This record gives sequence, structure tokens and C-alpha cells, in this order.
Amino acid sequence: MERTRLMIEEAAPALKLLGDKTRLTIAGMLKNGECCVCEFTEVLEMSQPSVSQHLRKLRDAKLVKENRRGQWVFYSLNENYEAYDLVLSVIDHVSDQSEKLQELEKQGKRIQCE
Amino acid sequence: MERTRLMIEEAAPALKLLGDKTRLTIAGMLKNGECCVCEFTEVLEMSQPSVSQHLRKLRDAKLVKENRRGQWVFYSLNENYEAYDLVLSVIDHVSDQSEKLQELEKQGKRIQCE
DNA sequence: TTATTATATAAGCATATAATTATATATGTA
DNA sequence: TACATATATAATTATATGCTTATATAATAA
Repeated sequence: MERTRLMIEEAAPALKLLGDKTRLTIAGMLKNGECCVCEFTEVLEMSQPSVSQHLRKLRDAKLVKENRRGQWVFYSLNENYEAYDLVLSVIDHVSDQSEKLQELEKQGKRIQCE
Repeated sequence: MERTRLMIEEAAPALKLLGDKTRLTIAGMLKNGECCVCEFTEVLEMSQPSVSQHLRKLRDAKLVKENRRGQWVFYSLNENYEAYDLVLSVIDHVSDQSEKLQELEKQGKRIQCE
């Protein structure tokens, strides 16, 4: 697999963003596609403002992109992020976070964002 | 390639450690084998206590191990670190740091630790 | 319009982090 | 022994971080 080597200056900020349990979980949840903010708050079991502030950091760094649909905002990994390959690789070393979403769904706790 | 998936709780601290330019450079320098503290200070161009404190963090987390030989202390990646595979993968996405050592050597600036 | 829901932002606070300076420890040598 | 070199630790300080509470904005519905 060909890969682009990153400068330390590019890689370190990406790793710093992922070096937080909340943000790493968010990134893991996005592995299989976009998620709505309410899903993050549900899975992470933390306050909405706190989640929103983590999302802002990821968004400011361009690690994720947002997509508003009606009153909901969906986030997804930004495949144009300079360290996108690194992010994918990191996520791949972490246990699957989509299970948590599926679990919510199974319990009927998944909020409808459609 | 088989790999062990890490819990978020294991991966995040490792990424946090690597999410700092100084420590990421140190880890990158260790990709091809052990390095002496004086080599880190030389390459990083920062104070000895500062380097030493970064090394302590890496050591406390067991990401690296130390090996004293005479008055010199050599550090290397700890292949038994729980997130060792992740560390290797991350380092592999970063530009080669051993070039900096080679450059030092070429300039005759490499300190002799033998 | 007003009310409701989803999300974002701001302000405040407690803790964590990284650097500096000074000092301590360990090893080697005269 | 005394001194030099390599490294570690401690204390201090400035800045960054993450959370909470309160409030603002945006979209939708009544």
C-alpha cells in the first residue's frame, strides 16, 4: 500500500486530536460513515456542549467535515485531510466503535435523525 | 497482517504521547534502533532537562525502555508495550527521522557514546 | 408569531502540560 | 579523593485543555 509520509508538524496535531478518549471514539464511530451529533452524545454519555466542543476541534483541524440536513448536523471523516491515511490507520487499530451504535439501535435507544 | 485491536482506553494515551512534536520525533528516531539521550538533545535542539522529561513520560508509559551503558543511557522502543503495533504504524506514516541523525554524523557533529 | 428541538458558542474554573532554571545523582577519570 | 560528564529530578511559571452552566443560533412545527 503506497502511503504519503507526513512531516512531524502535520502528524503530531492529528495524533494529539486522536489522543483523547472522546475524540478517538468519535473518529472510530465515523469509520463506517457519517454520524449525527445526537448519536455522539448518546454513545459518549456526555453533555451536548462538551461533545460539540470536541467536534469543533476536529472540524477546525479539518479532520472531519459537517453536513447539515434539516435540524440535524452530520459529521464524517474528511478524506481530504492531510493526515487522512494516518487517521484511517489509527482507527483500524482500535476496537470497532460502530458496535456501540448498533447496541443503541438494538435497545431502541437510537434517536431518529431522518 | 493480523493485528490486535486496542481498547479506546489503551490507544488514546499512546496517541496522546505521540501527539507532541518532540515525542513523535523521538519515537521516529527509535524506528531503526536505540538512541542515546545526547543524540535526542542534539537533533531536537532543545534543553537536556526538557528532553529528559519527555523521555520520562514515554518511559513511565512503557512506550520506550532504557538501557544504561556506562555514563550513557540508551532508549529504544518497547516491543512489549500494549500499543506497540499502533506506535509502529504511526511511525511508519511519518517522514524518516533517522535522516536527521545521519545528517549530524555527516557533519561530524554526532556525539560519540561508545 | 411563539414554542420546540438540535446544535453551537461563551465564560468560568480546575487541572494538565511543557518549558526554564537550579540541583541532584550516577558514572568515569585523574 | 576531587572533578568532569551524562542524565534525572524538582520547583516554578505560563499556557493549554476539558468540563460545566448559561445563552445564542438555526430549523421546524403549531
